Amino acid sequence: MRIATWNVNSIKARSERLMRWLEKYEPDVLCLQELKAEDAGFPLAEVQAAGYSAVLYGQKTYNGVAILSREPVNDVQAGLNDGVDDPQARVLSAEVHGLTFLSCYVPNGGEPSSEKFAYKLKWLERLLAYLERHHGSREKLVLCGDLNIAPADIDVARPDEWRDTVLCHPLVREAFQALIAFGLVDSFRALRTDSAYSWWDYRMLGFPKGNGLRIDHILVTKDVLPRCKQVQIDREERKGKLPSDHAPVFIDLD
DNA sequence: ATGGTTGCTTAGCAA
Repeated sequence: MRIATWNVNSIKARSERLMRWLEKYEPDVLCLQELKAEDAGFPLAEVQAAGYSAVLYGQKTYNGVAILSREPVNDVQAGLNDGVDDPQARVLSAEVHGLTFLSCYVPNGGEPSSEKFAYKLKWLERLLAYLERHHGSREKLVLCGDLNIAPADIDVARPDEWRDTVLCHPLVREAFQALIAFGLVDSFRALRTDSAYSWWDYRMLGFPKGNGLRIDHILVTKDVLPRCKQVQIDREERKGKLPSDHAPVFIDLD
């Protein structure tokens, strides 16, 4: 069973690449982030023609997440549902194959001194509270997405350049460790000791210069980890004409 | 410190 996550940075701009990627990698479940479109703008017919069902939590211009699956999904839940008045479409949950999948787009955070950074930290606290409420068993959970956190310096090609920015800030790394302490495992780091990156800034030509960070993750509960046979980041997808600034990450489960 | 690039929306913001 192949599970993937990909921040497409606009589903409309990336639909052709999405269809090619589905055909080539044949994931069973694919979590998408940054659709930047309402549900009506999602290429649902094409995705269905390729053999996938899709559940959507879209938003105009910003954010927006989805879960694509070869099998129909159950128990769909959009948002954190914690009573906070938050219009940003950043998390979607669905059950399939006995596992719950979360597609998460964690706030970027802007600058560490900004309101956006405060929102990022609060959002991560709310995510943790959501996990406690809905997944207290700490089982059968696969949390996918653009978490906008590089967990450690090994996940950053040029750590000195990114030190204390919102992707590497000690407070967001602490929040990442709180997810680990909850009972989630970073599948990439559990299976690999090397550095590989999932995002390169369009600005400053981050990709050609190799200035990458690993900020897209597939976190699994401990019961799922033994089934995990490999973790890959499809760096090739970042190449060529008009790529997303993020590469897809995927795991293969027995 | 600054600049550089995309995408959405239409000059400015977000990443």
